Amino acid sequence: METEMSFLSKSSSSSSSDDDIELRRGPWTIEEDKLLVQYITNHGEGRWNMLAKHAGLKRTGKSCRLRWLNYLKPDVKRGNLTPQEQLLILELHSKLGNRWSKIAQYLPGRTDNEIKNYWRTRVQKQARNLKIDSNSAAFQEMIRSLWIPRLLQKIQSSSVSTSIQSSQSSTPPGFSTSTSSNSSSHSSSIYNSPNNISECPQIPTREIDDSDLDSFVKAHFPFDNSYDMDNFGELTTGNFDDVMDYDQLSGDHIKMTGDVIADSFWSNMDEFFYQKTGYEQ
DNA sequence: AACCATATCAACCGCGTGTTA
DNA sequence: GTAACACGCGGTTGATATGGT
Repeated sequence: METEMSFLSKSSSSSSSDDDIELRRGPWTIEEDKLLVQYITNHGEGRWNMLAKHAGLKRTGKSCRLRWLNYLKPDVKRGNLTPQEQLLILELHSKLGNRWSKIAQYLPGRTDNEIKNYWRTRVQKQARNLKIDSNSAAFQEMIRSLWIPRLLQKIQSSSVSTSIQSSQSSTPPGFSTSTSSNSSSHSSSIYNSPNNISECPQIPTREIDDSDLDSFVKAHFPFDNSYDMDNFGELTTGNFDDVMDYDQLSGDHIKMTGDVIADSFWSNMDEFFYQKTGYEQ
């Protein structure tokens, strides 16, 4: 184990030159963040090794890139994943596997690192507890038949509870009871029978490509493109602990997801698993 | 209050691929 | 064609936070 935790030597042995500086590692300081943000604001991103040097940062280019992309970049969302986002991750992972950066493309503002962490800490944990391989068909089926309907229920109930009685107003696009087909009001949405597996959103199975995924996401998760993205950035700046939601019609910011929904979802999930499987968590 | 176990997530590492000279 | 460099991805690690005893 290295005694010097926060530095590493950049070049092996050659004596003092610009290239022979000690590079910092570990958590970033506020000063380093400022330097990086300032430099990128003025000069743009890319050429990370050079950028690191010119910005006066004793960091590798890789480290700078990671810090920027995962934390400092203005459009990075913070806070817990919303049920909608969780749902999308589950669906996309079932089709794409561990292609985190690919999955992240469909969750604007979320990073591959964050999604990967979510999967490992939340989803794989459940698989471990159930002693099921998280890549197994059984676990996939568990997700599809139990978790996804459960998430859909959460989404629905949260939209109901936050929309106040204004009929169709704040139900996120895609989760509404088809505003276009006016009066007939009733449930043309595939989300209205969350316990019916066959009505869960399904990505086309074999040999999917980008356009398949695009149309899937647009059809079933339009909030990502319009509902969420347009409003989320500003909502999350300043308060990293709360995830806000946004009522598109009223323009109200609704504090509703974040810890409350995430926590209750997972505790309900544990309870739910126990009921279904008898496994104690 | 102190200790231990577990969860979380930022950051690092190795490697494959793309680009440039 | 190829060597050197840059970039990006996925897996892993480790520091810190949180919860339980």
